[in-house]
Amino acid sequence: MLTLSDLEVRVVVFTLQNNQLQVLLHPIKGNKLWMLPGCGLLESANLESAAASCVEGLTGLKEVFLEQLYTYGDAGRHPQGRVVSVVYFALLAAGSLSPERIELAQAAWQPVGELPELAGDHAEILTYAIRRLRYKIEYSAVGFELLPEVFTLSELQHTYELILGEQLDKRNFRRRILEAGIIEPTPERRSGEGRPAQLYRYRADAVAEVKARRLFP
Amino acid sequence: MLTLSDLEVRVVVFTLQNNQLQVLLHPIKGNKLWMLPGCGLLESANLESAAASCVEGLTGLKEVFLEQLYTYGDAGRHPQGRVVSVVYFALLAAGSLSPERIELAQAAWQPVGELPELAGDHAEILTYAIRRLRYKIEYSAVGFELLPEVFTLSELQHTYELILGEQLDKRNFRRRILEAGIIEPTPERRSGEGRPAQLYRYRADAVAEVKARRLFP
DNA sequence: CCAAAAGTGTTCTATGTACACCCATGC
DNA sequence: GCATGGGTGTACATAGAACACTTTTGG
Repeated sequence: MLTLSDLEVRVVVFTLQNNQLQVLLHPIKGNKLWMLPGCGLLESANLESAAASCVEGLTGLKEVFLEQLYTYGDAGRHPQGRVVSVVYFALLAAGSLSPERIELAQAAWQPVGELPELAGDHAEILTYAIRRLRYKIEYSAVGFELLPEVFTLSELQHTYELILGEQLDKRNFRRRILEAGIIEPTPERRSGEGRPAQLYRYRADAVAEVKARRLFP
Repeated sequence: MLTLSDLEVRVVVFTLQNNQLQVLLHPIKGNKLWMLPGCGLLESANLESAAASCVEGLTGLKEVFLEQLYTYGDAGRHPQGRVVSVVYFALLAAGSLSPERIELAQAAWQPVGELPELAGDHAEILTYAIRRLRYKIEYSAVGFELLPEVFTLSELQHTYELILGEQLDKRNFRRRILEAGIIEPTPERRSGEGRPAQLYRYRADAVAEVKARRLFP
């Protein structure tokens, strides 16, 4: 009933930087291809903690948002025989990164709009991860995982616009997110160019649910 | 980077029978527990075809609807050490089953409303599979996979009601599914008690998409 | 005082929901 | 002719989309 296979965990790590959605990739020496970072399972008690320590090794961050994406196991997807990859995607809060740490891990951020060529089926995996992120941001509050703890409504709106790839109406956006009751104002404001903005934070007790629009009633 | 683990495929096979959603389970000899049927990966080129041949071995059916559900790999979920289970769920068309074949495979249909006790984390897996099916039927046309090739609108509505566990309005249901243009009438009608019903079939070229209702605009 | 970003309501349209009766057939 | 399931339309409520100007600050 059981068989032995090579099993690994790979991670698709997203963050927002320079007004772009970026993903963390490893260059492969010699052939100009890039790949998704991965880890084995040796010491980890389970798949998710393997993915978490993989992300921690790259970024130094614990407690990032992690979700299983898909398991890829087609024969022929790897030159050294069958490799089964359990792929997770991770979201890092903007500003939580130390650039040195990333360089140390020999990885680099690449904007998803202009990706380099990827090895094996990693382009397919990444495309699927982006689709899942877009989809998920529409019906859940996962967008907050890409923001720092406090943020302005404009920053939140820009996050949504970046991921969805479309412009949103400011008044409708504000009205609906405030009515949803999932964020609350903090006592502070942020000054910069123009009028200072109210800072908000995600409510710990928020239940962000949206009734699905059904195909049939 | 790689490690060896025990890897298997398990399947959650659903069908409609006796006006209930039913799932295919294996009894475990000696302890009254049941489990999800599973297979190894020895000859299969990839994970999905392993799941497909697993379902075929149980039911004799090829070409069933199959979708990867999740990969479970926590240490401690199996007495013989780590087992990583890639779980698929399958939907069988009502009426496509031969009962003898199921008995031959030493499995049995169990209604999801009154499940027996399950081994290991299989109850958790099954609960998740049911949730995913409910969720998926709301925004995709997956409901047709549980019906024979031709069906009446009432049968379709009953399928939805069974899976969603709620009553739907007949007129609204019919209007919306016909407007969606994903089914077409066949030349036949079905006689039985009462007025004969128009038979429909799923359109091969149907694109059943529903714009998601967003959490934010 | 000007540039820059923050903040704020209303109207119109589309979608969803609730609801009750006649129709065609088999027995 | 009656029991059984099939088939049909309308009115009301809710949600979504489009839209432009005023406010507050820093330089």
